[in-house]
Amino acid sequence: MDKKQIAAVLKEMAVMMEIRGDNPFKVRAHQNAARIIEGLSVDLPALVKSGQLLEIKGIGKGMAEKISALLDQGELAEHQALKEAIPGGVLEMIKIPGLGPKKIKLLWQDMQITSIEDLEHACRAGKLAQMKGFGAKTEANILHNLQLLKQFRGRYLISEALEIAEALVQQLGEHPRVIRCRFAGSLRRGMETVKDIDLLASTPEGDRAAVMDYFAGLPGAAEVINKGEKKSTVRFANGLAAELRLVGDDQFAPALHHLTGAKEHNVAIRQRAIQRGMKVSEWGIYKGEERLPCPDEQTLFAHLGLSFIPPELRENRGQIEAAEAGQLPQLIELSDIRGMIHTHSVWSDGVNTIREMAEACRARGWKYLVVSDHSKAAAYANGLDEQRVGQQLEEIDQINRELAGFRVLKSIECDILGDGRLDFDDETLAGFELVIASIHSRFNMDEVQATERIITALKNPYVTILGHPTGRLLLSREGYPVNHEAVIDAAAELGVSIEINANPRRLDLDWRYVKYAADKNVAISICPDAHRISGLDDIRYGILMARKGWLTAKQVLNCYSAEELIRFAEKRRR
DNA sequence: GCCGTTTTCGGCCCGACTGTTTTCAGTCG
Repeated sequence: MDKKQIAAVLKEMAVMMEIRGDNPFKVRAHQNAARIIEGLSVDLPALVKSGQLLEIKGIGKGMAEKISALLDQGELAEHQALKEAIPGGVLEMIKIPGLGPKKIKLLWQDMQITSIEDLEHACRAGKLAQMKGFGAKTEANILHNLQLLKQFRGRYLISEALEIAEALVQQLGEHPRVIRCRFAGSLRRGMETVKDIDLLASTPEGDRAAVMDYFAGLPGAAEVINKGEKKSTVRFANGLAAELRLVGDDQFAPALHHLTGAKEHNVAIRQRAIQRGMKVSEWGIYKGEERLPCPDEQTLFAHLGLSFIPPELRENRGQIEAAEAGQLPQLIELSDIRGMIHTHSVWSDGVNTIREMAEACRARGWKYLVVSDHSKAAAYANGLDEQRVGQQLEEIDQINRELAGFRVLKSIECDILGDGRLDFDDETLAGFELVIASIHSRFNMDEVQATERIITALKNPYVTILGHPTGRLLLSREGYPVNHEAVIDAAAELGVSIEINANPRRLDLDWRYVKYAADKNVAISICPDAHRISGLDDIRYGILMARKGWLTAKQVLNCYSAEELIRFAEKRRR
């Protein structure tokens, strides 16, 4: 097992122990160990071999033994025993907001509810409301969240899908009979969640069967859903399905364009072709009977009098008109990014030290790191009070004296309190070079209240960036309702930046509002919200959302130097 | 289950909210 898998087992054990009613501190020890293992920047087998695992704070003798067993044998007797004791459906209920381990235990042991389906039936029959500790409102709330869960079922985060899709493209590309291979569909357009993976490969006609056999037999393919000569679908262990289509190499580009969509984009492209006496389909582009050469997508667009439209823009948002006028933006790329904003460290709920995070940034070619740990109201996340802030700022000064050619900037992710005030007074805020203001509590406001709360916070001149504007968690939690236009208009007027939180579970600001914000001259910050070194690489998902929002590097705050960033923050404070 | 020690046992993060209660348990971040 690798680090990720071991961490997943430990997390699952923690949930199962909670449901069973074990010592909550034992539960937390497992959660902590999972976080530590996940965040390790060194090789785990080497650590175990040298006995250094025990030197890590939070890993004791018992945990080290469990980790070794998982590493060597890939399983753990205690984990198996827990799995036998608790039905899978019971475990799944933890995903429903409002249902925690205690209530789940009651449902399971007093009502014999062992699946999501059982639970829905019981809710509809009004049986939950009659139970001790439950009531009509709880029942309605569970039913509502069940509907959301069902709606999300069968959808996957872009990060989950990309990881699999990229591996598949590489493996298929290694097959000697595959000429070209790409993934297409909503994944290629950079949608924040996807239903499945669409793969396209070109092969000589006689070699299709061999390639399909290879595809169906790839490691990780848990189930072959269907298998034909031109099209096969395979399901992976996490439930995600990948469909592979095979075409001749001369059809690769039109097929790639067709499969990338979106539907509205394809309709508009076909209409445009017809207006020009041509015909576009997944098989090619034709003028009358003549099949026009189309070696790549660039050529396809050129035949239609258009410049290349990047996949992320192929929705239904004016991209064709812009391409015709030669006014498509030069979209931001990862290489435009100069520094990381919004990161956490061991000072609050992060896994790595400031120095480790800084060195990881430097190794990735970035020039600065903005450390923004939680403020004191976020007690659950070990938020900093004024005294610890002072100590942290001293540590940053020390690191800055030692790191050549790199800069750590002083920041805080300051909680926006219920009434829109900030968690620190102005004097404390003035000690930071920039301030990110975010909501982490009281999510149940209505739209008017929540919007007012945010705008009140933005009026504080020390606020540089608004963090995750809706607090949504993709596929699990709706954010608090926000009047996006009103918040963006206020940010524009006040000179506050809005973040695109690049954590693949958030991707908040939603890309659908990014263009509106940029058009109002709101500077956008693309922020990994990294709680560990590996979280820094989430920046790529933020870049995808920025591209979907038509952003250029000039519109993104962390494409500027540290000095320019500080100047941006200072402008408001004067 | 981990940690630290006045060292083998006691403490471990906490404030707010919700819905259920009639003083509090469960959940969340």
